[in-house]
Amino acid sequence: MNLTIDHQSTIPLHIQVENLLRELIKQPEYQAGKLLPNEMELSRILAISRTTLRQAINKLVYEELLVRKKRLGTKVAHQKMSSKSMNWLSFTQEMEARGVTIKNYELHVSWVFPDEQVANFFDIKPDKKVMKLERLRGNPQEPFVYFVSYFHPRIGLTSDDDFKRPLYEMLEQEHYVVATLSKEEISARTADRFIANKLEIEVDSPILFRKRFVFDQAERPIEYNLGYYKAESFVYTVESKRTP
Amino acid sequence: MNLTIDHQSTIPLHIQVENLLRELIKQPEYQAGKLLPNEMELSRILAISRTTLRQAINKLVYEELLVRKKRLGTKVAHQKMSSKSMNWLSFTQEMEARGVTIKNYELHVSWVFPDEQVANFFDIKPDKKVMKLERLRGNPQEPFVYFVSYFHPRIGLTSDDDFKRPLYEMLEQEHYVVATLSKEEISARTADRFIANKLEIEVDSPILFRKRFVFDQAERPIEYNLGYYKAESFVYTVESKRTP
DNA sequence: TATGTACTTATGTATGTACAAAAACCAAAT
DNA sequence: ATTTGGTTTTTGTACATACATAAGTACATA
Repeated sequence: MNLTIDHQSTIPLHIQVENLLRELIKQPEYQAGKLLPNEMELSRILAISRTTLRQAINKLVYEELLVRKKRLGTKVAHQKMSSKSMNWLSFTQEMEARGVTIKNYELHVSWVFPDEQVANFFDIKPDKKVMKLERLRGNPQEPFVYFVSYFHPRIGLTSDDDFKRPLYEMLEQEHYVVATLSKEEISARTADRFIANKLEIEVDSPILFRKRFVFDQAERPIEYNLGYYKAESFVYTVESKRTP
Repeated sequence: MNLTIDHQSTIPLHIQVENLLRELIKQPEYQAGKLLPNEMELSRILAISRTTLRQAINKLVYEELLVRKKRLGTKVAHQKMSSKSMNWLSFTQEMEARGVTIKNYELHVSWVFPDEQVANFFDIKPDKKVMKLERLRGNPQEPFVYFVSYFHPRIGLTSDDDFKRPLYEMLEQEHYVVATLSKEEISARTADRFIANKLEIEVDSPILFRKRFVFDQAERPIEYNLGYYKAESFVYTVESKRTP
């Protein structure tokens, strides 16, 4: 990997440094809470000022990719695969940002008659077909989540749509639908035969089950989503603040 | 409101400025995308350097409370979403609100040496004892959650404290500790013998496991909480909104 | 009227410098 | 053996300064 920086580039230095650090901490030697070189040395190595270096580091600290510790140094935060509730990045983008490459194991589109819950959520008659999207996704080693999504017919999705793109980006750009509100319910379950088979785990293994209801600006229903997460490999994180 | 800053205070200037800005943009005159005074002027008014002011502004920009615009200035972002996942009600109050009466099956206070994770979270040495609070709670028919909480020694909790009261209310009124920020991690697990016994379920039944980290206004650690929820009786809900 | 150009004003980028504070470390004193 | 206190290392805070860049504004010009 190239540990230098182009001072002539039009890209701001601190951005270059930020990207460099992002790459750096993806390397195997920095995975396990290892310390970065200290700021003085690192700024010397990169031939930039400590101030500029700190500007880049600060951003990654804010994203919780790095953790500072006085006298000790700055170390790589322990990375978990997690989903931040308020983060409106797509699943893939979210994971890539954390250094996890997402692989699609299966991707299947079909039109089905909605069951009672789905029909009820979309407020449509059960004889009106809806689009069903099934996706088995994970890291390059193994699948760790099985998604089932249903979309409201109003949106006008077709099989020609590119479901390999970030979903909400595609909806926004191709169908002018902006996902604005989501309600989620998270619970624990055991895997039935179908899910166990998909996720390559034993029947009755624990899974994290997430129902997600997505709405647009006008609070009209867009998506009804079920997610089955392999328990060991997934943690759902929530951050909340109280204002006095 | 007081628009000045205490240069003699031990609180870092940029934190003071940050807090001041947070207050400022809550005022009615700054609600509707109004512009802040420009950086030069604001730094002059507050008698701080522009660098320090920018340090504070940057943080709020990162939190999407402020938006910078070249040549225009920095304006208040359109109202932020609030993730109301943790209700900031106490568990009991929360449940009572849903019409469930809470029964305490067990309540046990002890002083223990923290394990590595707890010591690390509180940032204390592992030979400093912390208070451990174990609670088995549920509805009148059956227990459905087992909580283990550790509290930072700084708070000064004793066995004499009344743990039957709503916890955060007690902390606030008796120990002047205000829980302001919480980070939670939710995952699925199976019950080991200990937990299965407590929750009166089979070993290896699925449980919802929640780690909760609670901080005060200054983001100092207060409580390290583990919750083991009987799967059938608990669903975690999250609502989040995006603003365009 | 439309268009280009210089000016102005705000944020953006980058550096150098200085001292403070926390914590690990180590040695001396008890 | 344990406490105490100083030393060192690393991040934390703060300032002054300089120039770059984007985007309005105003004015001259075709």
